[in-house]
Amino acid sequence: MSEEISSSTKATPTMQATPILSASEAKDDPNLRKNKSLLAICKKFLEFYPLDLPPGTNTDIPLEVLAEKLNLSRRRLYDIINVMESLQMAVKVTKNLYRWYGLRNVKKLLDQLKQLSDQNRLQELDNLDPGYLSSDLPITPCEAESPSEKLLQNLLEAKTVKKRPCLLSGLKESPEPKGPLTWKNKSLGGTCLKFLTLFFKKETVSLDWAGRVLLCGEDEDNADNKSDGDADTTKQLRNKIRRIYDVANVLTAVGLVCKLPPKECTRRRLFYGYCGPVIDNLHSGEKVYVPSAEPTGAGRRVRNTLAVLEPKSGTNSDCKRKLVLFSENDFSVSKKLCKQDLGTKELSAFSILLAVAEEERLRLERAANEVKQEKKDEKEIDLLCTENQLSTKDLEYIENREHCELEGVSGRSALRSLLETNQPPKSVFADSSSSKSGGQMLRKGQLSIPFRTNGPEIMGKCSSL
DNA sequence: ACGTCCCGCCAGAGT
DNA sequence: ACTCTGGCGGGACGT
Repeated sequence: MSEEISSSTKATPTMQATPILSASEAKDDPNLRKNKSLLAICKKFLEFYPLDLPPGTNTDIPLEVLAEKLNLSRRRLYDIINVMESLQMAVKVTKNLYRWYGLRNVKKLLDQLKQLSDQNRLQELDNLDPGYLSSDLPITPCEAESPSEKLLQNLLEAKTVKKRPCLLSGLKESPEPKGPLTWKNKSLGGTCLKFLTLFFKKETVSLDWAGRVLLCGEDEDNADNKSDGDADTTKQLRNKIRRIYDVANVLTAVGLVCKLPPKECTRRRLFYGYCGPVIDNLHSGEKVYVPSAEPTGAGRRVRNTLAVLEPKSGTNSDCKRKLVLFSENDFSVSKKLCKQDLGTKELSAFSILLAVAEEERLRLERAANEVKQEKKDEKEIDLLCTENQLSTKDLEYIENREHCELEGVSGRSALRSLLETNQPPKSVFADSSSSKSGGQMLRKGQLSIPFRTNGPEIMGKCSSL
């Protein structure tokens, strides 16, 4: 059975001639590259396995069935599952079977990672048995919440499944440091965790920089300065970045990171920001990126919103995110600043970035309000013109003169001031090229609103000045 | 041209 | 011998 499915899913879906599709059809067309991206298939995966699985509930993930459901090759599922597994969102139960936990363990995992990062102990992980962490960091990926959890533990202990040392896992006595998920090795899971730890150092991470760091060890400070070196190093870097793309796409689907607005980042480099759960020890004022509900365009670029933690009250976990009104469109920060300061030391650079962004936001907000007010005025004045059959030229004339007013008119400030001046209109019309004498150009019966003057009130209509 | 990342080869581990 | 797993890099795609 499993062989049948396995072989069928193993076979790559053939490239059929793609018929011409409408936009809506194209959206679901499985042959379209963008619909085959890890991000897209990961989202489909999450339709079957929700992130917020209630505690105590477990869901099994039979790989071959899922591959069939999603119309995927198993190979792609492994990419996703490996990342999920490193995040302790899923655990392997047996061949072709994983158990789904959703996000329930992720915050703890990140807290641990953050803790280690704060203690500068991440480097140590390269040289340690992964089981090392279990004693002082008691988190487990699958805390025995139910008998089935215990069963799972037992299964693991009994080695009925291939035992996989799990980073930060707390899976007791992982006896096989050579296992596939050590910190040091090149697994997608290890890459995933390492990538995430970079967000403890910088708020925004370019894949290029991440690749260099992951390739050169944990030497973040010097990663930027490292030259590309020989062709071999370049090749390695390219491959590392490829893997980080894989990881980043899964993390994006899961909602832990998100792509940043592309236009402000250096050159064509893609930057990611952290947008996962608030991590303990994250100080108030630190920022996380919160992706807006819907990605734009083809899904390759995500509109983002910048969120700032409100001042801490009580425990760290009391920190709440407060959305600030940033969107991709008004997120305008100088490239220079971005280049120079973005993510240098701790948070200082980002604080600068935030300040600049905030300033820009306020400026745009003011501009938007002005435009809004102007539009409102325009509307009122248009209405006024319609009601009184005033031409644009009439209005210009009136606005530019202090000597007349329009009674009962509100809206444009110039007109309001005119209302207060109580000046004779004849001086207005005296300048009119089409007017021979003050007020005479007002045609009889044309004015439906009274022009009050110092002199006698003239009833008429101001037109075609 | 170059960033992005899909695809599947193939090797190692497990059965 | 066969399957499962997943590192890896060629090269297609998108901008």
